[in-house]
Amino acid sequence: MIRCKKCGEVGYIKKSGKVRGRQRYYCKDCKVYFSEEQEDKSPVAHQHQVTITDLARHLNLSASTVSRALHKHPDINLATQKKVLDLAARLDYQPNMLASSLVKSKSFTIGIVVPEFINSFFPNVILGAEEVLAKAGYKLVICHSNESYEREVENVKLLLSSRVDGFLISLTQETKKYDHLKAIVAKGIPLVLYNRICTEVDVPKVTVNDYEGAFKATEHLILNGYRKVAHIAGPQTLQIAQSRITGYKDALKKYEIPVNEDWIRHCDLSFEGAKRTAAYLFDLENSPDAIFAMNDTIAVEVIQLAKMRGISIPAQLAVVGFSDDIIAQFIGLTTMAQPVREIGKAAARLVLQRLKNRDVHIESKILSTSLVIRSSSSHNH
Amino acid sequence: MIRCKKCGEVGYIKKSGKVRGRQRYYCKDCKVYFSEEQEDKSPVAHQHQVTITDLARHLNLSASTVSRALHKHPDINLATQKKVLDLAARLDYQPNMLASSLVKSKSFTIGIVVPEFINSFFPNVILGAEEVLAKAGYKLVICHSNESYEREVENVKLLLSSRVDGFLISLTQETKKYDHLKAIVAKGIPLVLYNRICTEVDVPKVTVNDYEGAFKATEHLILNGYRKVAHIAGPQTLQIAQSRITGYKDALKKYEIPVNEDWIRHCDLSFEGAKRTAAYLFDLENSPDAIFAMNDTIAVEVIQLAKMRGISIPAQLAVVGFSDDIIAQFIGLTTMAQPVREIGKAAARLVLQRLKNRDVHIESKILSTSLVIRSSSSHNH
DNA sequence: CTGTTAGCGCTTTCAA
DNA sequence: TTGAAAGCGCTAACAG
Repeated sequence: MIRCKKCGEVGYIKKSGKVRGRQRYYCKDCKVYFSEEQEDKSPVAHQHQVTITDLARHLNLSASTVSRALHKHPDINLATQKKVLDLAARLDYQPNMLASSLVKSKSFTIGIVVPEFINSFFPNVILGAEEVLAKAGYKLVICHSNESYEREVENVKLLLSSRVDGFLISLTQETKKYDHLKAIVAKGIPLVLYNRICTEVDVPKVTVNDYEGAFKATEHLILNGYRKVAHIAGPQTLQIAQSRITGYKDALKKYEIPVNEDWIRHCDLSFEGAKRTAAYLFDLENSPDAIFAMNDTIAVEVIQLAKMRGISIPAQLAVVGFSDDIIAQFIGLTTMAQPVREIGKAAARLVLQRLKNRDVHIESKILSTSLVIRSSSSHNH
Repeated sequence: MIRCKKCGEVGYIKKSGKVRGRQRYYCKDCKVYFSEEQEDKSPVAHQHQVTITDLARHLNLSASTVSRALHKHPDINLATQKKVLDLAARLDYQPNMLASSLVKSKSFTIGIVVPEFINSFFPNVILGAEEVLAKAGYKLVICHSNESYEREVENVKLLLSSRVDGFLISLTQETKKYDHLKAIVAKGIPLVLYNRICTEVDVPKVTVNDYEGAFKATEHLILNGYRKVAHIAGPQTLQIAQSRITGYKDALKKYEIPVNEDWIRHCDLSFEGAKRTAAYLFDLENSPDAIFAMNDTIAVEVIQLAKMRGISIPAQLAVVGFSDDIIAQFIGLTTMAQPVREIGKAAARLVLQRLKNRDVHIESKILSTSLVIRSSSSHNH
């Protein structure tokens, strides 16, 4: 015999009152539904996690009051607030973000898409972004596309479904279509591209000065006496690969060294691709005496292969990479360092700005690089 | 003059009918609320993302029918289904996971906590876990604690709030209290510990055979003629550090080499810590001729410092690491390889199992290691 | 086969 | 200072 909490009347069983298998009762007088569980006041979270209504029931308060207490709303009796907070702590109440995000249409979550996890680059970008976002009360949801266009699109869909408040994206080497990005923009959700950007969508971007970096890296080799400088470039789809090629070419031009197209090799960002490309250059009749590689992973593979073939570095071959990955210092690789963590921070700051003010145009950010000289290109190191 | 969609009666303005600032109207006859927007049938997503009710309105269907169509429920007219699917595609409808997870009390999300991102270890664990989870229709939410106990606790709270269906956790080197883990278990949420585990909570665990790995690594050094084998251990809090110490000691005992406690140095998992500890061992009056390091990062630092000091490897000093991090092959580091990706996969499989059947006891998984011999410990490599 | 209804857990007016 | 009511977007039981 279940009785109404309010008036004590015996509950009326409504046929349509069954919800999710559980019979609920209805009070004709109070016009309110209630269930058996409502009688149970033992403060033990059982199957489901503790909810705001559980707290309310135990304290004979309304859900709204509990909500206000939890948020330390000014219009609340401090004694009530304390009661609620104490019980919440005792029962290890964790607010249901799904529910609150749903009503507020805001998840306080930013989605980041990274194309790979092999180098230390993206983990560090994540670290930087997280630092800035956490301070602003945002969480970061990490997705990685594994260099696959399809997965990138899936990731975007997933994050869209999770109703993230903003996007931080670095494209895969395969990405040639940008409809998924345009869809984000069309929905009015802040998007920032970083590192692997594209020009097809008009959003704020974070990059380093790739052109200048490549220029200086190449120049460094030339100034160290190397004249036959080759370049292992990244996939043609990548904007940054293009910029670095131009930087490389312009450096050669500055010193009036003719560009040998045979010495510019595109290569995907896998270990095997790098090894293959290095082998190609080594096997050339007229082989280069220096290689500027698109990134450190490739540069390291070059050095590995050179060692295996007994080519001495830097005497017979100089190598320069790009990024200053952790591995570079162990190998003694000269490289163009990027402020990796700063890239993440800058990207995070830009989405945050966008989130604050959706209308104002936001400038892209170009960070600068700096050459770190090590033994792979210089006898003095 | 707003009219009821159903009966055409003029809408009745109820004072309490204002929701979120927007005036809604009420039809006394049909007992239904409606708002001005309901008149607007232009199929253009504006501020908010397209919802199931948007689709329903445009097609003059009910939300449930649309829901059924989207899920390809069998009880649906195929023509209707097609209409819905087409419109959904046209408007780039993305289901609101917040809402569906809320009603289903299930998010199809697993939370993973990693302590660091410096080595390639955790990224690879993530890759493995994701692979298995994706196949089962689950997403992975990545959190990292940055080796901070506080952040670990925060991460758990966050994931709890996000209502993840399960947890994959690897502890920080600081973690000595386990209440946050016990809370997860108390709530009945599946939890699997991996790599950095603890014995204080009774949940399935995924590890490698650390004892045996350490034993064999040490044995390898002994068999190669090194008698003064030191060990740089991890933080004392870590279970795996303890197991590896025991393995190391037992190997020495097997060959009747006395254990020199001065040669067992604990060290935190930072670059600086590693360097300091290496320096300590080198500076010892009676310094070791071989070092078995807790992980590859430490081993690499040892080699770096040895090179700087002109100590030749492996002639004067042999080094063995643990993990077979990417860096090991570049440096030529002998190391005890762990099936890293497999650890992630195994952990994922265990949560999934737990999710399927909450009551059955699930066995922990111990994967095996294998020695990869390179030049840091052997002249033939 | 489709619509109605109730509710997931939370926030937010408005009324008391 | 508190409570009642409505609704965020979606699903599911039930009725037609």
